[in-house]
Amino acid sequence: MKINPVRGTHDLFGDEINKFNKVVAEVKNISQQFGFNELITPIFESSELFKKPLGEQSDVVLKEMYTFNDRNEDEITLRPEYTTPMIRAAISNGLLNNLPAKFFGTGQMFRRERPQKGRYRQFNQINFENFGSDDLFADIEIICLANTLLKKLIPNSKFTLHINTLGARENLSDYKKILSKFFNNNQKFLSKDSLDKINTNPLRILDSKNPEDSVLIKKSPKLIDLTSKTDLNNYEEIKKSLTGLGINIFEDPNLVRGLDYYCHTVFEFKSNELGSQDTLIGGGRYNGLIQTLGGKNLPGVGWAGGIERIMLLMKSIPKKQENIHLAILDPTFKLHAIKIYDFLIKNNFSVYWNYKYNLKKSLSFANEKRINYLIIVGENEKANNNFSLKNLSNGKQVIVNIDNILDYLK
RNA sequence: GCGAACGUAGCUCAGUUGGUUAGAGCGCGGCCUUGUGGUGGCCGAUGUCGGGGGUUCGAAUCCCCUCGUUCGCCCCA
Repeated sequence: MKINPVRGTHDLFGDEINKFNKVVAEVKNISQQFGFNELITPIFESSELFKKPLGEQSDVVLKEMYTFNDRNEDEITLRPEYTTPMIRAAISNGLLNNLPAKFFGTGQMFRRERPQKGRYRQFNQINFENFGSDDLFADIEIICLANTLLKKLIPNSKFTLHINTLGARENLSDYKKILSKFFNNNQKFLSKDSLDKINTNPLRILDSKNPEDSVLIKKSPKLIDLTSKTDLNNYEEIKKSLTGLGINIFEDPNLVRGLDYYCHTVFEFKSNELGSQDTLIGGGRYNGLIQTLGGKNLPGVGWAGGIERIMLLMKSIPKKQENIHLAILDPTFKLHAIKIYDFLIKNNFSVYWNYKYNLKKSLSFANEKRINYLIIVGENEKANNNFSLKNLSNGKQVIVNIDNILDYLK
């Protein structure tokens, strides 16, 4: 019986796990620098946590969630995103009393989509969320954090910050109505896919890649005309600050996000080295969401990053090698060998033996793995209660014992 | 969910218009060499040709179904 991994899921090992661990380590580093605290939430939640905030008509809710009934008929969903669970956890545990409340987390998300490069059914996200502040500094800070992280992890890749403002939540709902009306009056100029979105999610027509739609999109009412002067000034200030930080920005008035809760600043870090799934990090402001989930009326801003997508752009990371290799020449010398093995481990060296009683093989092995030292345990060594230590880079060999071996190892 | 390409050894891939026992390189194991190095030489094992069904005297090769991967759409991280 051979059982394969479920479609869209992967096992992590070798170079991939090294990359994965590096991402997580760097995330923890940077979170410390920017003053964010770790918050880990369960893999599954009540389905209702996701349905309304993400949008009843969004694709994620409509066809991508892994939802099932528990034995007592509670409806459970494997989390498809991390922002709403984090808010839920912050509310559940009274973490919103000291503001701003800055949290981050990494973990698996689940969406039932067609797998593709950079798109998997179980995938890992990094999330940074800042609850409770309307200050533009929060927007700038969290985008700067994202940029810093990407620069650290993929210094040789080019990525661009796409940015837009959706304006205040009230303007946005007005704008959706105006857009629906406009598209309804011009149905014959729209592609089939876009027609389906007129009433459910007209914003998404704006970022359609279909050339059929491009003429009409150009003529469509502009969100910017509904946005207040204050909001536009704020947006300008954010862009100016980011440019001042040396971040490459691309202003994209058609950038909208797929989840319903966004307003004001929205952004995506994109790479052109990834193909179709090219967004490394996406996020924005979500004023009103915390209240929707039963908390106080607090603003918030945050982003999510795809760990697998970042890993696709990372160079391979060499495994840290053991620095000492054993060569045990006969099974009867094992008891003698284990003494030095144990001693070296206790002194923080890493020691390896490949279970082969053959000096030549041990040398070849150590060479191939670029191990610095070889300890030979043979008949003479056992008889005299010592060991032969060979420095593989210069070929010099000395007789040592447990009392003085540390003098010869650097 | 839609469209297309692909799937042969642990890895990268050959495999002619269907024809005996399915190949190469790398890697792996053994020996040359029973206590000293990266080479070198000789031998060896690789396998449900993704899976199932069909056509045929005969299928890795043709047809159908299915699973998976990749690319595009869609969606998004």
